[in-house]
Order: sequence, then structure tokens, then C-alpha cells
Amino acid sequence: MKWSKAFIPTLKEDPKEAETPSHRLLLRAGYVRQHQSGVYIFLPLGWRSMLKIMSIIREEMDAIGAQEMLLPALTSAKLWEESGRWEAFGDDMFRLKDRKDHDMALAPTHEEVMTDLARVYLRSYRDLPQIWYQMQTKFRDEPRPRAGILRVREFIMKDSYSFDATWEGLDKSYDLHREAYMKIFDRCGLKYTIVKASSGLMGGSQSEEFMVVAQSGEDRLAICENCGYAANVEVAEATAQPAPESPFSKKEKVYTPDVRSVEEVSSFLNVSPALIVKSLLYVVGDRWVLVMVRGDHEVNEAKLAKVLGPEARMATPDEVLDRFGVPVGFVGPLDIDVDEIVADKAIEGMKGVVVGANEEEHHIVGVDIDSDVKVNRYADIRTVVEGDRCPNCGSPIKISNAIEIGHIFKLGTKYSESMGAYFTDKDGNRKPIIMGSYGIGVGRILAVAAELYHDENGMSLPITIAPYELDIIEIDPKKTSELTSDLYRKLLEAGIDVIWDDREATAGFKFKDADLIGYPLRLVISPRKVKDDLVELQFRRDGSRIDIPISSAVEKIAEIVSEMREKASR
RNA sequence: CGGGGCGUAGCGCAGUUUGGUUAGCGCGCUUGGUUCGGGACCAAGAGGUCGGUGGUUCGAAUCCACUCGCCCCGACCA
Repeated sequence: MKWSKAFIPTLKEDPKEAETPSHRLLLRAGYVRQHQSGVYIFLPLGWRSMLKIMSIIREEMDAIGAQEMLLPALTSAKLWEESGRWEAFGDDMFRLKDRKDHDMALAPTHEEVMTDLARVYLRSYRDLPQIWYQMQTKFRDEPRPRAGILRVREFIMKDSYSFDATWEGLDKSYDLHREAYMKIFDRCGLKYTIVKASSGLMGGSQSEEFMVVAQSGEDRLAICENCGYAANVEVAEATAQPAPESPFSKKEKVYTPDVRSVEEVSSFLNVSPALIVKSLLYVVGDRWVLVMVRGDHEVNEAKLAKVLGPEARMATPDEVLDRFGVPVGFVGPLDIDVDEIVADKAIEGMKGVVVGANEEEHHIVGVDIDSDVKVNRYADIRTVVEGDRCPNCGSPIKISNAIEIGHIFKLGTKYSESMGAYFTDKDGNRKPIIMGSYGIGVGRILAVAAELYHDENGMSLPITIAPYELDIIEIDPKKTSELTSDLYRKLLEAGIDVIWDDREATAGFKFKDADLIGYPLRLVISPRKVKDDLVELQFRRDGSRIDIPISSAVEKIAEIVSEMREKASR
């Protein structure tokens, strides 16, 4: 490609709306343009990168025997009603009606459509296993799109679905995907962590996320640097650090005027927040449950949902006042009329703690959990915090922000049973197909690469996903045009993805653009070096440069390029 | 959904508090010339329903009301 003919609208100044590095750089470098909140245009450079990422994904998916197809994005409400997700998706689903007033949805994911296909065609164990996939646009009406293409309302996802006759088969399909995903992300040059995850709306038994640690990430990971334990904080388990010794040896009620939050109680009584136990009221159907966690901990709603059921919700302050006659800040576990008391494991056996007195303006200090509180169940219901002890090796846990780029689920029979996808096994028994589903956010790979690989001058994308592999810059085009034109042609013939910056501009201007866009390699042709039969090859990532004799330039560059593609290292 | 901020030329901004000629600046764009190893210089140009609607006023980018859009934080989320 000759740059003078290309549509590459780079910006000299930072767009004001962009704060995260990937957002700012992708806009500035002319990869993307915003169309509306959470909806982006991929400009030629961005789309080239996307296509390269998709090729890598396609190769690795095909390598595990997966078959590509294309499902509709415009789907009928009927399917979603069958699975129960017409309700479950709520406002996250883009809904519309056709001219006959039928409900439709722009698909946020494709389990239903795939299951619908499977139930028609996969009738016998002889038809199984199958892995089907597509790369297609998904629509999710996010409450708050953010950070450029990191969290958007319309995005391209590679989603695949496995159909097996047995649970062992599902394990195998899952492991195939796990391996394929590792290869895909390796080839895209990303550093990632595989973590245990919550399966959320997807349902199913087991799931893992592929995460890239990045400041701008919205997910939080608990990571043990000693043994490698890693989990999303939604599901991470860890042992809390012990609370300090309590100064309260005797149980007594104390007057705590206008003191209700943990911080307030902590400073009023001059006691560590870890010695205060929060009492929270939840409503589960028509039952009232008191949930207890240490003052320095937070309830994890996902974990709590596993204990109390998905319909559990926190009572509103008004409901609490209405039923117990006390403001939420003073609720406590002693002599309270609830159906059940669920306490976090970390408070089991604590002595001398502070709790609400169920009386306005009062707390009770010196409470002994084991003997004073009728705890019905202890469970892990809190969110892990930095410094907790790793469940495997006991080392301190670190918490990092991360971006999810892939997620693999063992769905089991959730969709096959609700939607009636059954097959007949060897013995003539009718059984539900056992499914898995597996997703990769294609645009997120690009965003994450920009997050990971940039400096003050711009991006330095891995060569496997950069829009072009090599940029040719002439210092003085008039003196070297013949040579450049010849090298350009030969490099293209050698299978290298080259852009030739033939614009009428100063070399410095071209260098700045090249840095911003992040072409991994730059071939600089200057009269000074050409005089000695040399050209210069520069590496974007580390700024290093080497001189190459013109006569062997094409072979040498081809060699370097193929090595870089192999390693995806810079 | 709660809180905060913003909307003036393709991009980045000033002007709005205290209403007053023809709405400015930088970058970019066009033409000509000089430059040419890190976003060159000079000269001459083009480019605006000041987000929208309604109101107040002799007069509105500026004041008032409504409204649309965008960003950030939080809640939520595969």
C-alpha cells in the first residue's frame, strides 16, 4: 500500500473524550472512530488488525475441528422465551418489533440459536461431538459503555459451541478450546492469565476467563504470585488475615450517638474495623436472612447468591426500619427475629466484636460470636481483599485490574433441557446434549494489545496483529525513489505486509505517524546510507536499528519478519 | 439509575461569570515558494445554523426553560 493513497486519519492531538490508553491511541492513530456511545467504526487500519486477529482465531479453531458458520444477529423472541433469557437479559438486550408486531432481539449471544440448530440436526450419538463457531456482531445495551472499544454495545465476538454425548466428551471439547485459546492469545502476542470465573447469566458448572492484567480493566483478579493461584474476585477464595486482639472482654451495650457506618464506629470506639461485624438484612422470597461479615470485608453478591439462591436481595433501609424498628446502621445479630443467620467464615470463633444493638444510637461491644450469636450457617460470602492468604499455599494474595478477552464455559444441559435438544444414545435412551460455550472478544484483543504495548509516542503492536508489518520511510525521496520502488515491490513479493510512506512530508513527520500507529518495523532509506549500499531497519518496540546491505535487504528482512511472526514477541 | 463534567470550524480550545459591531486562536485543509534523520518556515486563502427547540430582550454563543448527545466516577454487567 502506498500511504498517499491510503485512508489513515491520524490526529495530532489527543481526543478529549479518551482517557484510557487504548481508547486514546486507537482514535489518534486512525484505527477507529466513534459513531455513538459504545458504537465504533473500524477504519482501514483498525479493520486490518481485526482481520488479522480473526485469521489467527480461525486457524486455531479450525485446527481443533471446529466448523465456522454464520448465524443471524436478528433473532426471534420465541427462542429466548424458551430458555428463559427473554426475561433474564432485561434491559441489556436490544429489542425490536417487526412489521407484524412480532418481538425480536438483536442477539447478545447465541446459545439459543445454536441449540435450536442442534436440536433439529443432532439426533443420534453418531452425530456427536460437534463444535460450531462463528465470528459475528453481538449487541448488548450496556448500562455504561466505556474506555473506547473495551466495553461497547456492538462488538464482534468469536463464539463457539460444543455438543457432546457424554460429560467426558464435554471435558475434551472444553480442553480443546482451552488449548486453542492459549495458542490464539500467544500468537496475538498477549500476556494473559487464566482464572476461575463465575458463569453468571450463562449458567453451567465451570468456567474460566482469559484475562490480561491492565490498569484500565474492569474486572479484578486475585492472584498468588507464589503458586500461581488466580481467580476473579467474584469467585476467589482466600483466608482472611486474622483480626487484631479485641480490647473488649465483657459484653456491654454502649451509647454510640450518630455513629452507624463501620468507619464511624471504628473511630468512635477506637477499635479496628476488623473487630466490627456488619449485619445486613436480605430478603429471600418471604424469608428474612441476616448476613454477617467483618467490618473490613464486603459481601460478595455472587457468592451469596449461591448460598441464598438467586432471588436474594438486600432489604431496603425502609423495609428494615418498618420490620425491626431500627435504622440499618444499628442492626445486630442478638435477639433478632429472622428466619436464618448466615455468617462469613472469617467471623467464625471471633471474640470481643462490636455489633449493632438493634436499638437506635447503640452498639454492643465484647460479643462472642460462637456463644452469643445463633449462626445457622457459615459460608464464604465475602470478597477477597489484598493481603488475604492464598487458599493453596498461604502466600499473600494480590488484587489486580484486568480485562477479559476470552471466557470458556461448561454449560452442561441447561440449554438442551430447557429447549429440548435431545439425542438417542447407543442403548436407545433419549438424553440431553451436553454443551459448552466459548467466547473471544475480537476487538478487545486489539484494545488490550494497545493497552499492553504503548509508550509516550504511540503503540507498538505485535507484528501478528499490526495493520502493516513494515513501513518504508525515505529521508529524501527525490534521490532514492528508484531504489525504494524496487525494494517495495520485492518486499511485497516476499509476502511482507508493507506500507510505503510516499507522502510529501518531512521525515520527522513520517516518523511520528509511524510511532503512533505502531508499525513493528520501519525501513529507512537515506541517501547517506545508500551511498554505502546500506538501508536501515528500525524496531518500534525497543527503538533498536540495524544497517543492512541493499543487496541482501529483502532476504534479511523476510527472515526477521518470519522470526517475529513466529514469536509474536515484538 | 445516582453524582460530576462537557457540547463554539475536521481536531484541540478561548470567549459565557458581567448580553452589545463582522465569533477568535493553534493544528489541520487549499495555492505558491523555500525546506527535508523526529510533527519545518513564509505568504495568500477557504471553512461556523456557537448541539436543538422555545422564551426573555432593541439586541443572545452569553440569561431562563425544556430537550438531545458525549465523557468520567459509582451502581449494574457474559
